[in-house]
Amino acid sequence: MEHLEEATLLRQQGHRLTPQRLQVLQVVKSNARHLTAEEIHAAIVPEQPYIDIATVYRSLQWLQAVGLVAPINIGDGRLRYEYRHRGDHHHHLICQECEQETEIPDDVFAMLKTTIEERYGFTIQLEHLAIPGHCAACRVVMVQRS
Amino acid sequence: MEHLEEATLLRQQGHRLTPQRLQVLQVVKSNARHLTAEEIHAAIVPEQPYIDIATVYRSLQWLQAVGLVAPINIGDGRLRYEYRHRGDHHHHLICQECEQETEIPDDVFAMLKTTIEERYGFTIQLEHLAIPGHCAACRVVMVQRS
DNA sequence: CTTCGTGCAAAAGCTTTGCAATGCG
DNA sequence: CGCATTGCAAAGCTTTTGCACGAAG
Repeated sequence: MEHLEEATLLRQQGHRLTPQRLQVLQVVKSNARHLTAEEIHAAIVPEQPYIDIATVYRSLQWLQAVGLVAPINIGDGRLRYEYRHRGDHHHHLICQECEQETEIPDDVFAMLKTTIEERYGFTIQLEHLAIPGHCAACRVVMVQRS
Repeated sequence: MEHLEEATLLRQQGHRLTPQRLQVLQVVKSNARHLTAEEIHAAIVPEQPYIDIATVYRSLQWLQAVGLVAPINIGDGRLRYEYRHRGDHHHHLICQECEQETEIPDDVFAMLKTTIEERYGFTIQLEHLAIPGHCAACRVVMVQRS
């Protein structure tokens, strides 16, 4: 088990650390892609063969509670999880062709927020947005196909 | 069973119409809120006590295939369905306090689309977006509470 | 009359929960 | 040593599927 930087802080805050929780955090944190609970479980099994998927789910809930991971829903029926840098709000462009995810900062939505605030008196609260579409590379491929 | 305007057209196109399918369409169409399959089923039972939830799901899939309804995912674990006016693309602001849904036209995102296209070479394909936040009325209540 | 849709029941997929045993602090 | 967390098994919830019957065109 690598020593994660947040370990000491969490322990100071009175949280109970277990190899399982640390391993889940480690996997979510070190993975570029957003993984499902099952994928996270699969990634841990080689190192900790007896870890149960239920423990992965419980660890993920705990990690959400302490603010270290956030769930994201790309609409395919299962939740995925991402590491949440300290208070960092960002969003993702998800290519429907190659599934690649591009991270975009929250301030891209500044103008949209203002517009909707003005026109509808509605305050947008974007925790995380997964925006579907097509990346440049796949668009080329699609044009060639047609 | 009321005669829905799309009935004749569908029949002309060779589709097989059943009371169940028409009833599902009718409920989705006449409801302002976006309903889950279970809610749709519950709404039909008084009129057709023997309709099964499986039939509701199958009818909804068929209605999606013929382009009359679209699923929307607000991330609470079950899908909701909305009536799709002819080729009409729109989105919703969903108040997290009172759950009220406000419809907004697609062109509110025109600027955002351009920005993301330019900055990331990514073409947004927004079928339907459910944007969380707080409506004006609930914001007042929230301020009063604090 | 043929084909497709329905009802019913069972299964599938993701996530949660109860409980006794284990291990963290 | 006490209590939270784990593993295991079972249940929950939404959605899907197999199959024989029944209805649509």
